[in-house]
Amino acid sequence: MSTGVNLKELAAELKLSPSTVSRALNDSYEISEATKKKVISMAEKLNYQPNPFARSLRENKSKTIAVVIPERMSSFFSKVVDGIEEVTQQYGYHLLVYSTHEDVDREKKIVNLLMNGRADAIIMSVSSQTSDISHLTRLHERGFPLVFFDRICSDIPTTKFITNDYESGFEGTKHLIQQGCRKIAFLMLSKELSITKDRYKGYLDALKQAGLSPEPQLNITCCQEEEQNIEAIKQLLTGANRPDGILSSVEKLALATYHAVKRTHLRIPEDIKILSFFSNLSIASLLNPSLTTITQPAFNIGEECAKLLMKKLTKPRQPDLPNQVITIPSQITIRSSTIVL
Amino acid sequence: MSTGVNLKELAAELKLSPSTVSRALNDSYEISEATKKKVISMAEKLNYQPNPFARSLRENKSKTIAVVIPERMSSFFSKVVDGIEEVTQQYGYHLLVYSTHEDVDREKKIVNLLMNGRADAIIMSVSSQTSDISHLTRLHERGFPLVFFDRICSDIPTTKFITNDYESGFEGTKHLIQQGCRKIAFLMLSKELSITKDRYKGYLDALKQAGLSPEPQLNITCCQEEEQNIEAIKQLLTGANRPDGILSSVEKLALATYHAVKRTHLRIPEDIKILSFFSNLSIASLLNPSLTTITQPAFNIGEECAKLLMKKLTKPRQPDLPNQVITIPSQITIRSSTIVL
DNA sequence: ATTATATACGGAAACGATTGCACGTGTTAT
DNA sequence: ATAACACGTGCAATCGTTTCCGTATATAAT
Repeated sequence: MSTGVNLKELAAELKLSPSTVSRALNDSYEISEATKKKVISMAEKLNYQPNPFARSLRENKSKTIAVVIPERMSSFFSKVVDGIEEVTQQYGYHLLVYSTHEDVDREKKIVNLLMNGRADAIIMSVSSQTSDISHLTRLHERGFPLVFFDRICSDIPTTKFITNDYESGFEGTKHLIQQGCRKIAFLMLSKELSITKDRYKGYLDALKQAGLSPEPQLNITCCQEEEQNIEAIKQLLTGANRPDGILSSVEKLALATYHAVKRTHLRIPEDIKILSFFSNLSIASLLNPSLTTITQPAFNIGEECAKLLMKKLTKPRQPDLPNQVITIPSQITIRSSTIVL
Repeated sequence: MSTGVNLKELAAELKLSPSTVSRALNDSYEISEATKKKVISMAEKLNYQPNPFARSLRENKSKTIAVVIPERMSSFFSKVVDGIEEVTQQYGYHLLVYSTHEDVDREKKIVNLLMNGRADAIIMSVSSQTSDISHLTRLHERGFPLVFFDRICSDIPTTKFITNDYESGFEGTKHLIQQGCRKIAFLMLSKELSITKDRYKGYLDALKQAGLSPEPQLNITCCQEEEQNIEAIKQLLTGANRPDGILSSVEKLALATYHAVKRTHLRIPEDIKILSFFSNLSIASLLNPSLTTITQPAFNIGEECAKLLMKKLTKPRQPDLPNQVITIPSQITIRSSTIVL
């Protein structure tokens, strides 16, 4: 209803066959310059727009990438998607964006829907609830181009983009220790998550190096309900075994921590020092006190994912996506939440 | 390459014709229950997935909605998209999401790309730079289903969803006046924006009602560069004609204001009171001091846009989208940035 | 003059699903 | 026994492109 002329009508107008017109528009060598010019100008005049579905059907590709993220309201994921779009747009690709809301079942539904070829590839970061990855292995085994970022599946042999999670966890913890912390809590979304594991390992090794022993009660696994998280952290802060430092492995838990601290009489950083993986720099410096952050190169990660895929999808006869983990380092920015003046 | 069996192969496996299988899967009355059962179970067994492009080509619809927003890193727009997805997903629709980055040229490119029928409808909020709307009128005149939200185009006769911008601007300003403000600045992204106009009108009327006269120097039009905005606001705050209250018409300018205030020796709310349209409640209450906000029903706006479109697209013979503005009220939450204890 | 070759174009099949129409059964009514 | 009628199924066209072939003309080579 909304589309204008099609190829056949355009051809009729030009008194040429559809095949000639198609070739002319696709700049085929078989067509003379004169006809090409005529065809192109008439196409512009009639505002001819090729039907994307006819083309997709014929070419068996959609010029569409699916992006699957755990949540939209996150500066990290927003920036990653911006980075992806920046690249894909230049190649004329479109972006289907899905949020799993940290729910495996939704993730499975989305992935299964995408099996039908609606998208040429998937860029994703798994939900915190994802432990069964059969839906993803199936996808990959069918040869579907799949790239992970941030929250990856190690078991699936494809390319993954992450930040230096281990080192960042290590350095962040070390920084807290250097500032005098002896009891450091670790906040996470789920033990299953790749980022949790790596960041936690860095945290453990930093403790070890400083001769500190990890205490299981200081690890908190959070959920999707902000209020519950705040209360859990508050319990931790008001309990007998109160930590003097907190390493939050994701952005939203840093905010929950600030909320929790507000409900106590504790002071940051005097009584409790806070450091978090965090992507929203503007907010980090506005928090009171400003938050020491480990900033992931979100936009850049998105760009790299997209560049890799564009190379694979637009060049003929590309090899499969190699099974490797590409690391783009984060940056630690020390602010007031960890420094006592 | 990635798709499994197609209809013909499925039919061959069942020793039936493709048409029968198609009808069976679409639950046609012409097919016996027995065959339907057989077909469905075989389809499941072979994991048959209909090719979406073949279907789109034939049916001339894509089961896809395009969402065009000015930026991704905004809690307001993130929540709206979440609301849209919540509804469209139930109908099996997919979401193409585009960000214009507040750039009209990108907006035009995106809209023109969408003219070819890749999406069945567009839900959009225009960029702050959009004054020439020819790309949108053309789209609408072709009968393309188009719905606006938040930043709308009044001149295009279709359905628009907004919040009570005028009243919110009025009430917000009134609140500032009640708290003793006499010189209230108004921060905006662009004078062209529908939300700016309405909120500003509310602001003006509230001033008038209080017998205050508007001062042009207190209106600041901001840009895309956060640093520039911060400096501009700082100039305002340190100038001779310093305001004692600020009404920010968008979220990001409230953050810029907090940054600007940090660069002065002014205190909030004693020296300057701040109130803003703002969607991220968690952040609003963490700011120091906590921010008095006008909260738009973002998720709800998204849901309503989607519901309307789903009705139009999934029911046969629906009328055009009526030319009306539907208002969903915001809520004002008073916090510390406007209250001197 | 005849054959080879390049050039420029048209015809038609193909992609995979949906659907109007036709057709062959079996049942019932006359 | 034959006509009428469901009922279930198959054939073929269709959606709009792209592309494999085929072919007509013109030019060059033999």
